[in-house]
Amino acid sequence: MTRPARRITSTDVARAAGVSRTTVSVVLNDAPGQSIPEETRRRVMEAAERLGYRPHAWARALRAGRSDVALLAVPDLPIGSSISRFIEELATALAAFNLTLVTHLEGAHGRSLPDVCASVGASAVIGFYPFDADTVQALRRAGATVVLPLPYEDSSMQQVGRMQAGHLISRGHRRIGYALTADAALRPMADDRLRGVAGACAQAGLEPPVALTVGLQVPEAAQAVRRWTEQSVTGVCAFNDDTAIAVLAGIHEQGLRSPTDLAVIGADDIPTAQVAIPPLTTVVFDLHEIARDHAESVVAGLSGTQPRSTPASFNPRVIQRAST
Amino acid sequence: MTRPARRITSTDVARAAGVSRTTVSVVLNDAPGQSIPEETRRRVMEAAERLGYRPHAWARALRAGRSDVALLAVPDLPIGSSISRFIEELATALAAFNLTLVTHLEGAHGRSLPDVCASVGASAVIGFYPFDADTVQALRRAGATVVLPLPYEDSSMQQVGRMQAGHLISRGHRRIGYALTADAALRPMADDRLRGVAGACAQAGLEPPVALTVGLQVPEAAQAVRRWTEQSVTGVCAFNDDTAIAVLAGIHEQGLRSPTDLAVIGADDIPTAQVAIPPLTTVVFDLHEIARDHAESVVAGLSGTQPRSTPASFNPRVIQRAST
DNA sequence: CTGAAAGCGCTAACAA
DNA sequence: TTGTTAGCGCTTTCAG
Repeated sequence: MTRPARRITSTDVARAAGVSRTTVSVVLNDAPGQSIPEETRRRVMEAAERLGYRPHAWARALRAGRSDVALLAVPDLPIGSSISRFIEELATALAAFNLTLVTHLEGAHGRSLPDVCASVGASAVIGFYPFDADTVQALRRAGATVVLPLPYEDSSMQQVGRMQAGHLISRGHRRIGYALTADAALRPMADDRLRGVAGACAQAGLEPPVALTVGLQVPEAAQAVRRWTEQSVTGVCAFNDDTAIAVLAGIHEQGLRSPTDLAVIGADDIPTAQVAIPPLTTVVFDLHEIARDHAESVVAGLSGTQPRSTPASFNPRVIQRAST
Repeated sequence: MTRPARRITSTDVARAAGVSRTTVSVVLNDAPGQSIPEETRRRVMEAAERLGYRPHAWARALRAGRSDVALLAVPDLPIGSSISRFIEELATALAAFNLTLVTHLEGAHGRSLPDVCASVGASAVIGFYPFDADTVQALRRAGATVVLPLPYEDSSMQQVGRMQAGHLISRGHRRIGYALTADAALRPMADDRLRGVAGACAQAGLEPPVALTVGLQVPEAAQAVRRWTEQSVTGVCAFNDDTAIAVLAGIHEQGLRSPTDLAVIGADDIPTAQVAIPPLTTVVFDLHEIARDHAESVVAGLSGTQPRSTPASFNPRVIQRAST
């Protein structure tokens, strides 16, 4: 298990190829302006290949002053499939620039973000929420040259809410409800989405949405449903699909039906949304573009270039199913 | 944005405290056997604190020959809340040993695991599935001294299946169905759980479970339900809660009821399980203990000690709700 | 009790 | 065209 297996260093390759370490370095890094005879080059490549040589990341980073590691700080909230897809997209986009993405789950008891940043020697740190000034400073001290909060909490989230409300309104609903999550960690995002809903209502000349908190418990959801129907709400925007599914359960519990008695629209399109009873209408958005956009910002930041300010096309849209 | 902000090195601290780099190192690392006068010690600490000094991880690792980074390779499967909770537990457990956990999502287009391992200079690599020999070798070459697949696919997973089947059998079901996931990435785990179910059936003298693949689509689930009822199956164990909820949808679609016509038991207790229609009986297990156990194996591996072979108490149990 | 020096593996100047 | 040297920041002998 613990076979030490001495690392293969550039010295080994040099010896095997009968050249100096420098030459190895030059060949393997394709150093510009250097002309190495094809024969030598081939010998070096072959030796490196045969020995399974890998440049030692720490040494390289130490020398270069920066690493190719980017760190994504994921908050301690339920990671939906949309987030994991986003991470993958981001990793792919960064890989195209020779950057390696690793993620850190920010838990209450784990290591602090700056610690992790220092440990892996990340050059860039990407977060889902704005970092406070102290954290930013700590991250810089820990070696990060780029600190980039995803603008996840701003208008993009509001757009989701606007889209949900717009959908209900376009289907004739005139009194809108909003189902807030009971999860405190998600609350800021929920508030943001709610603002979007409120905006759309105002714009359509409707009264503000009736916002209620809905936990993931049937009785609680049922009570919310009762209150909505009492106030003649006919359509509910839920913070996310989890909450939406709870609302559907509440409707069922009350012996009512969706969408006849109360229409429901969720957000995120989690896998079980399509097998909810009834299948859940929901809002999705493209993480692909936004990921690529952030990768570019990171690269721009690292190379000192100004990031181009073209905003990513977020492209939120409604997936129509039976619940509305 | 890109303020270079020269790093604070131990030289800076030494100068500020009026001592040598060695002394700084000795003080900050609590080097054993060295006795530093309290006064000097205090001066060093104070200077380090004031300057916000952080030892440079790369240099330290380069010198020491190993880093404090552990890398968790998460397969490209939907990260459910149970997995993310597990990651958090593992990170916490490792942090107790001064190890830093970061995770890498293995995507098709991203960087290869050995690449990531090399980039972050991980000393330990933990995976959800057994690595093939080539990968293991590549990881060793990349600097990992410990390569530890989580025994996630072995008996623990089978236990989950056994538990599910046991629950149904104890409630009088004599013909058991199994709902396999349609997600290829999850299939090995599903097969393992199925083996557990089959074992329990055999032990009870029942026929083998009727295994069908159930995707997250209502018509597909409905068809599976039809086939089960045709074969007089009365209780179904689902690979996980997502699949179980699809089965519930299929039952509903057929105009049947759970548990009267067909009982369903899931696994993992995802948030929406309790608001499924009807609320879903499911099997949960403690990730806490298993995470701690793995952290210990990693530490043991790194320090050359033999890992103690006490198996983690996995503690799977049934959460009884309305669907069985 | 403290400091000087060596060296981890790498690469960028500079010399040959 | 290739090799020699220096140094990134750290820790760890070994002298003083």
